[in-house]
Amino acid sequence: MAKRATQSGSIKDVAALAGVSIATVSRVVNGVANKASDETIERVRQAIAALDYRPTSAGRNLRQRTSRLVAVLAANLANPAMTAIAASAERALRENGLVMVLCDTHDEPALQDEYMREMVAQQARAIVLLGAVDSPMLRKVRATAAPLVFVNRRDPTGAESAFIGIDNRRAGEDVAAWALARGFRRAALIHPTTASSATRERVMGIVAGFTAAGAPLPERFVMSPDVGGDHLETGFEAARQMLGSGDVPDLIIGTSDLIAFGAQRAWREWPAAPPMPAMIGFDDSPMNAWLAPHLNSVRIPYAAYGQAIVDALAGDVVNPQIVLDHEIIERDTRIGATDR
Amino acid sequence: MAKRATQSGSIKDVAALAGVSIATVSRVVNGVANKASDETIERVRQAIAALDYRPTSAGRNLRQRTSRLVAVLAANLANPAMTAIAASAERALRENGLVMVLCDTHDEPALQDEYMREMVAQQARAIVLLGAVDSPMLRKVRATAAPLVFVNRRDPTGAESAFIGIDNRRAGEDVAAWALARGFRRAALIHPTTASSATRERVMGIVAGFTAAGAPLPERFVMSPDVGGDHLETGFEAARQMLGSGDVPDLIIGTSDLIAFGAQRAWREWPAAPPMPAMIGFDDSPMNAWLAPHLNSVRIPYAAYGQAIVDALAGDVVNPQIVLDHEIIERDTRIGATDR
DNA sequence: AAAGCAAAGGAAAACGTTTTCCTAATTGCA
DNA sequence: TGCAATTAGGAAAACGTTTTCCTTTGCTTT
Repeated sequence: MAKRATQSGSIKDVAALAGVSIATVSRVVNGVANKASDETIERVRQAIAALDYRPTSAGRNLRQRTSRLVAVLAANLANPAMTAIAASAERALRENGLVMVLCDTHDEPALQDEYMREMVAQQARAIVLLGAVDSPMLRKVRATAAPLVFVNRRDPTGAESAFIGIDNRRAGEDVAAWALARGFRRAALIHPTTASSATRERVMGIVAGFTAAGAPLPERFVMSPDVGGDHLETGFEAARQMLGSGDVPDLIIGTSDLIAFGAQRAWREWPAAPPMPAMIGFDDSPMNAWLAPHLNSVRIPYAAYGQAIVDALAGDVVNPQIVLDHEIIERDTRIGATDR
Repeated sequence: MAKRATQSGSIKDVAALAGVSIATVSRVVNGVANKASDETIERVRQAIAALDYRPTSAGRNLRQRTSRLVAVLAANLANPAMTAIAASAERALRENGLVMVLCDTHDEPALQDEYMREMVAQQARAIVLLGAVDSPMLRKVRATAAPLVFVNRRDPTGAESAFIGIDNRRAGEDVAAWALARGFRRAALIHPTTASSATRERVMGIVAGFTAAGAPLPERFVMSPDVGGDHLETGFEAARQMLGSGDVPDLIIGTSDLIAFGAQRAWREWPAAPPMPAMIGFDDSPMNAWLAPHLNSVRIPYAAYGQAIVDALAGDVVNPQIVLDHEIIERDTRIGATDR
């Protein structure tokens, strides 16, 4: 790897140019009050501008024992909803002087651990887990190192930890109520066996919702992760089971939009398939408005996540629980709409 | 922000536990040969394992004047093709002991500059521009700081720089040849006014391809960025123009898949629209197989980008030009297929 | 047996900051 | 006038590494 000098001027050069000590420069940079006259501040400012100086983070990190990096470990960046949240996080962090490092754990504990180690070594200010999975480092880091924030999925170790997300249980109930209100009678539910709290709570809510209304429970199609690596495959395989059984529902409820995408493909590719049921998913992927015009979905407020993450980090509450609002986006409730 | 100790043991603790100097520990960690007996190495290893020690990067960065961070500045993370490339980059970099920092510049020069400054301050090992836009810092950094690698779009300053991407000109010619071979007679071309080299070369190739075959040129719909912020909007608006004119083509060529998605939506929402033309885009977004089954596209080899980036950084060629293979993915050439 | 050389490993400098002590000058107040 | 408090600013320590010297020891070669 060709090495090159990485930055020209250091604080020493600025100090020399301004005719002050490096301590004074540092204080001006960091806005320490009552430590420099207006005149001195101005001279230092000029020197900084002249040299285009910016404090090198290594020195700063070393001294302060923490960096400005905030790690965001996402379970699956191929999911547009995840990247939308990441984009929101990145913006909010940047506005607060922090830098986001985005990593894709592919839902694998080993990879998640590798990143966590690396980020601890980087003295990350915090680690945001956007879909955490249980792993050894998780427990260790929570005990000793950077603050953790769990987004969407709760801390899988079961401990009380900072959490940001919608009320998945309520969202599930809302979906059940919506399905009944719209007159669906034979719903089917597809979900992965993931131990994720989000999936679990959504399923619980849905079941509770149907039960409370005295309605028959939706038939359930549960796919273990090894059947289909991701949610797309999960939905695909589950829908093929439905089609194979010859008994199709009037509504497919997926615990994520990706599941619905998979189901849609299964239907499309099935020879002489019956009309496709209506569908409802979770997340309201940003692509839906463009590519999945028939998919109803529970919208999560992407744009609000960034601020929530910053709040969780900045606030002095110990394990903040931030609940964001969800909303059912109704697009098309007709059976067969997807096939048009 | 609640501060916590970020890491427990330092190299000093390891040295003490192993009964050696910190210099020796450092050498063992970095695998310096002939500086420690096997026995000593083993003792140090044990101490490292016992304390779960990992060198803090701040110290290392400070001394070496460079970090293990590689910045990837992406123009638009909402584009699934971009995130697919980012995922590939991240994996390849990690396998080479580097850490990816992913940022979204939203194609804005000011934002790109802000990130470049930050990454220079972080002493990033390299900066990968996944869709660069011209900006002041670009020139400055190229002159003095971290190595730059341009992906997909060439260096917008016009300078000779490291580049990774497909042969866009050739890809454009291939699309023209494909369109003619499939019997399309009245193609339309939608593209943004971006000064991006990728768009420019694709358009040039397409035009050259039609010209060389003595075929009439496709009608062009050029949208300036302020009409539609992103490619989705660009495609949407252009298609509405077509529909409004009452004169529709038999094939829509978009310089990206997102443009095609936008066009598709315009058609869907237009009252009593004529049958939708066949479409071909660029990138072959990973979502296409699931959600855009009719969209033909020029596939770029996402998975190959990561290794190419590592090669570009590790190699000793000065400004490597790495050309990756593209391929036309034909899905459905029928007019009206999208409307079904 | 002397000279040379490689292996093993320690002491200490250096990297660029921030921050803790200092000191000196100035101001405020009785 | 005298004393305390505040302001302004410098010197130097500390952060955790890597790496340059340097020394010692043991072995090989004449």
